[in-house]
Amino acid sequence: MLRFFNTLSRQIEDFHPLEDGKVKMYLCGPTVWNFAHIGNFRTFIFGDVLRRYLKFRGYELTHVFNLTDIDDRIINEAKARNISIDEFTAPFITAFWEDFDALGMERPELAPRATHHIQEMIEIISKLIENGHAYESDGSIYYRITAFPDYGKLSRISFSGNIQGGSERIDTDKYDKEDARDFALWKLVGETEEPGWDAPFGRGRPGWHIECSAMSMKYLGETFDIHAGGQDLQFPHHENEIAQSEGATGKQFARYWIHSEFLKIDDVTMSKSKGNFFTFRDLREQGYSALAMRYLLLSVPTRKQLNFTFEGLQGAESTVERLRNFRSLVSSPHVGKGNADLDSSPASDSAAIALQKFEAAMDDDFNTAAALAAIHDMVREVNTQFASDGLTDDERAAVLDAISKFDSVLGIFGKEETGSLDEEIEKLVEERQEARRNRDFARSDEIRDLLAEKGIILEDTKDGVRWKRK
RNA sequence: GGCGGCGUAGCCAAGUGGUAAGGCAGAGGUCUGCAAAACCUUUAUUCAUCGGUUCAAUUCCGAUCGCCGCCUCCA
Repeated sequence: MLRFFNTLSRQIEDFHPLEDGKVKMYLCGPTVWNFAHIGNFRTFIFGDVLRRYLKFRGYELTHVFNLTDIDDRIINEAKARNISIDEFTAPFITAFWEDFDALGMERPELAPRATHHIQEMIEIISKLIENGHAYESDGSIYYRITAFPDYGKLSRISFSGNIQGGSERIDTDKYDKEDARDFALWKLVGETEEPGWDAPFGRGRPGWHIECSAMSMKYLGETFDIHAGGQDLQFPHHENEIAQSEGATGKQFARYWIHSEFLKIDDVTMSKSKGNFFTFRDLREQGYSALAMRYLLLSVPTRKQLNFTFEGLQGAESTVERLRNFRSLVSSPHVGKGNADLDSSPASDSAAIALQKFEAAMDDDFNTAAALAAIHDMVREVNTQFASDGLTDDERAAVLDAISKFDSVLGIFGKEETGSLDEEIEKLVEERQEARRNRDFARSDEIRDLLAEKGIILEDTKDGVRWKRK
């Protein structure tokens, strides 16, 4: 039984989708005003594992992942460069998907952009105006929080106390709102000002929160199963989504909410506003692999803060290498034949137990740390058996099958090494073997170094030479 | 000020009312021509501190200290 923490109830709940066997989920995506940093990717990689695990569990999935391609930062940056917002965001959108793919994330079923759904936003705002949940002031449209008594049910925010900091900001707002907490749905812009869209209530541009209400309900329906995102979006973004959506439809919006915790750098929160961030690109330039980043980001369950350090990333690199070595070892048919005479097949048992533990861990609020431990247990046990008895073909198949199941969810083993060496290299390997037979180790080591420069790592084993790509 | 989270070995980290998973790093060893890979042994009498409840607490309760976050654009 899949169970996980629902922010709405603050409890771990059994997961029952609205419709048997089908899950509809929404994950808040990036604002494409810059390169996404690894803190952003922590949430997105969790989202990726979430979708993959739901599929692993046999659910038919509709996963919507939006791109926010209009907001104040984007408008300001575009203005500063004197280009349109589309021109400004296009390269960041391209870069985002490059990073997304490079990090081994599966593309969601739908990845809508805010600017392509202005009409849907206008419709929701119109409904809210009609039913009294929104009002016009100075040409802009605001959400009327007093008309939605449930406001605050997600974030459990209380407005009774003195709101520090925020109160100043809200009170000095240049707009005239009925209540300091009310937020903009539609911001008035001038007749020729860009960006701007015509609406029954005047030319303007959407507020920050309305896009997610519009895109989620368009593709998933008024009520859907899971809404996920970074914990910083819990308030006000997600709270406002609920207010807008439920205010408009009168029905429950998302049923389960999942929030990913922040990533810290040396114990300080990583964020663009603090300037202490690394992008995926930064780290790759420093030679770290996408797999190691994935591993590192998955090594701490999503609801707990993760402290990023280079020591940790380096460790993840070693771990991922070990996993790859393991799969490559088990994949090599010519290495070790195992003992088919044994009554038991311990490697197959290890694989079966690991799968059980893996699933139990993932079912338990997506405990990726425990899931990884299950895999490591299997790796060690099978390696041990391999060193003593080798593996039978059945055992190899069982272990490879387990690996492929783990990896269909976690994506930390990377692509399988396929293909063969080209002839020239094959010859060198042969020549080196010959040299070794003649105990000409100088020549043998020379060839090994040469191949290493070409990215081919050789390992001598009892059963012959093995190679892998660096 | 209001609300929330965290504090487990050098580092990352799981976990439970019954006596500490896993990974990385380190040390020693096996194997090897040497490497590499892999394996074995080893590294927390102890889970921030102090009290309390209990036959028993790292796990529950309270207090203290420290760190982080939200309340304001941010995954």
